[in-house]
Amino acid sequence: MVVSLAEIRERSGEVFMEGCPTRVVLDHIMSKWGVLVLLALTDGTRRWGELRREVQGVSEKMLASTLRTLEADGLVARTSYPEVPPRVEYALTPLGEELMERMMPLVEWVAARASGIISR
Amino acid sequence: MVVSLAEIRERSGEVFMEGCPTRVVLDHIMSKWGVLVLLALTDGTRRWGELRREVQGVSEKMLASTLRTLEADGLVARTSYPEVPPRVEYALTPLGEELMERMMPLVEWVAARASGIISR
DNA sequence: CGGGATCCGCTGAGATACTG
DNA sequence: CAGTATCTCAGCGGATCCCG
Repeated sequence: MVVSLAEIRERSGEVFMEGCPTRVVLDHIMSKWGVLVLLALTDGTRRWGELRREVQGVSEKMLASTLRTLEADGLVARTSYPEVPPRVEYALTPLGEELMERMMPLVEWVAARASGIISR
Repeated sequence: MVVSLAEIRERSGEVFMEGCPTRVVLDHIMSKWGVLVLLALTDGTRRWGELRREVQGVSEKMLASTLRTLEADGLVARTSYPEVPPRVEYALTPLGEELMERMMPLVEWVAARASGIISR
């Protein structure tokens, strides 16, 4: 099924209203660290420390708050194991995987074009 | 051509490095107002005042700076007509349209899921 | 009409230190 | 190891004034 940009846009027209729930979720997943964390998790389950290292430049505070937001949105699942030392694992939920299937082509395109865009 | 998530991710792996150009562009287009402005322009050319009204909640300052950034990135074209009163029009460049072809499915998916996600 | 320039208050990002 | 608490400061948003 082929859908024109105009058709798609019409269906998402509500995005332009203030307080629209779509804007809220959009702000979560399109946030600076949100994308990178989700991207890291597309590759599989990650521990806190792994994410901290893999997503270079993220502060502990932002990583914590990003993960909490994405978990509340039902996109990321948090599993903590009652061990010593403590171990906590993060993974995409099915919903999160659905999302990333749509986000990856975008990221891939940007990654391919970015150097050219920036160099001007 | 079908590409697995793992393959795509491998090609965009550099995103995780600090200072990666992809991160910069990503920050521009995934910014709160960046998405909404680009979204408004997918529907066609817009004048300043139209954007101001259509993208509810954006301040003049943020609209100006968002448009300037997107123009510098080569995603949005600005055309000013030497008339009285002045008229300025913004539109997507071919590059911008390529981008939006990848961004729309994502936005549409979020728009469809958002209410459910937020209500928890 | 379509902005640019400036000041200013406030939020939220980032670094650092500390804890279960 | 996996966070929380605290502090600081940059950046966003608002208001205002101005110009082409």
